[in-house]
Amino acid sequence: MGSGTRSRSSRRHRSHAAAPAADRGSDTRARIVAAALHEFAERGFDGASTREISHRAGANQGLITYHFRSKESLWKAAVDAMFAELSAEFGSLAGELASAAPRERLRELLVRWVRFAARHPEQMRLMIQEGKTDGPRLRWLVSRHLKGFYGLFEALVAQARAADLLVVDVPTAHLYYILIGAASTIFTAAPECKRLTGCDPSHPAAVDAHAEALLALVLPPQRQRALRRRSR
Amino acid sequence: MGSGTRSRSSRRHRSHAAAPAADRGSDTRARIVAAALHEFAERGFDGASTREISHRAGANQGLITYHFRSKESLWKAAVDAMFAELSAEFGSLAGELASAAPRERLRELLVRWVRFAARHPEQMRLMIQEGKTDGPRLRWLVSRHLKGFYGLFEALVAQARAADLLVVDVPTAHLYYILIGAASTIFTAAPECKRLTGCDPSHPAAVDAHAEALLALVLPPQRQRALRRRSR
DNA sequence: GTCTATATTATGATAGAC
DNA sequence: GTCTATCATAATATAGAC
Repeated sequence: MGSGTRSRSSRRHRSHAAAPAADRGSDTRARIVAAALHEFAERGFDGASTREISHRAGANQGLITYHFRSKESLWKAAVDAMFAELSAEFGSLAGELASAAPRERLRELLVRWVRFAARHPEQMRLMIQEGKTDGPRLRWLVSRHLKGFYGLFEALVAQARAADLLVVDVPTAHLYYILIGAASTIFTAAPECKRLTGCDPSHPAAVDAHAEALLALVLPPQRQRALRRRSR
Repeated sequence: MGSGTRSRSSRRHRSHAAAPAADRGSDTRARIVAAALHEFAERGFDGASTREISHRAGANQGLITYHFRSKESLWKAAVDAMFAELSAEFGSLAGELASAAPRERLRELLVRWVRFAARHPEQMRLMIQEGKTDGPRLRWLVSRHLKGFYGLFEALVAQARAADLLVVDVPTAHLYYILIGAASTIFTAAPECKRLTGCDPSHPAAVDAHAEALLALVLPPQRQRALRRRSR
């Protein structure tokens, strides 16, 4: 999918092997990236301020210009880090589920996707944030990360269709946004959900309930597949 | 649901009956509100600037302080206007669909909801934007508008459940965010969708396709309802 | 109601000491 | 690598002329 986080030339003067407390620099850098991801996700690119990001990271504001040249570079580093997390989670999954039956594989994949959205609400927040407005950032995001991700989804859908697991005649693009939206909106809008319904989506029981609900809607009960198909 | 747009004491000195070109003021005001809604939706509260809003409205920046005291008041006026549009669309619908059968009513409601989301992507954009972060704006939004809206949804779900139209055991809150997300994410992220999949969600054919897709997932085919139920 | 200043603060980015 | 200034600009909000 994407690639690691490499928005700097990286690997500068590494002189003394096994320094006292490792390199503090890359740690600070990582904290800034993490803070940036959350800020950009919550407030959007324009709304987020580098000052707030540095405060949130417990770092000095000057460091943000040292590690990244500009606000935009920091944003790119944050997005790269985000997709690194994503592929760390799902990259290995393909192998793990290779032996499972198509239906169980799809089921497991959906459950894991819901759990990931619950654990990383900021990721879908940032995605929605940038998907709203066309511009250079969106172009970068799509060509660098999303195209590949969507390609994986397409392959998965083809597989599921071959196994007759999905309702037919739903174009892939629509299915993509239906699933993305259905799976993650409750976590994206978690504070609203809590205030509005009293349900805290970050609670483990709620996460499982959401996964179950999604499965009930998207995967028809196993025994009725044949029936369903015949009666068309 | 909500109430009109009344963030000012309103109705000041209306002296001359049928003025030359009606009152230009309230027209400017409305244009500012509309521009604000779009800007807040796309960039978030912090990201949106009153300058850009006034430019977008073709109005002077000073007028924004004249008609609304502050950025926050403008935001509230924009949200009020948004819910006014929403209830103008769905307020009358309850009456129109009173005679229809429960299943057709639910179907029609979902289709209309998708069409509305397609026509007003900015509304769900703003909603998601504010639902991400807890704070005074979210509190205001929930208590003034969302509580009532969610109450209507709860009543609708109760109706649908009574008519055995929904998959059981899906808690209302989860169903709410699944439907909201599934129906509107493709329109919220329309620019992304277009770049990523080539499909333009604002195209009428795509809107109908999306509605169909959602219905296929959420409303099981009519003939199988009894079967579905019996085999549990 | 509309407009042109302008006061004041917050922002992204830079320079340079340590 | 980290920090403290500081600059230039963009932001919200105000004052007052028309």
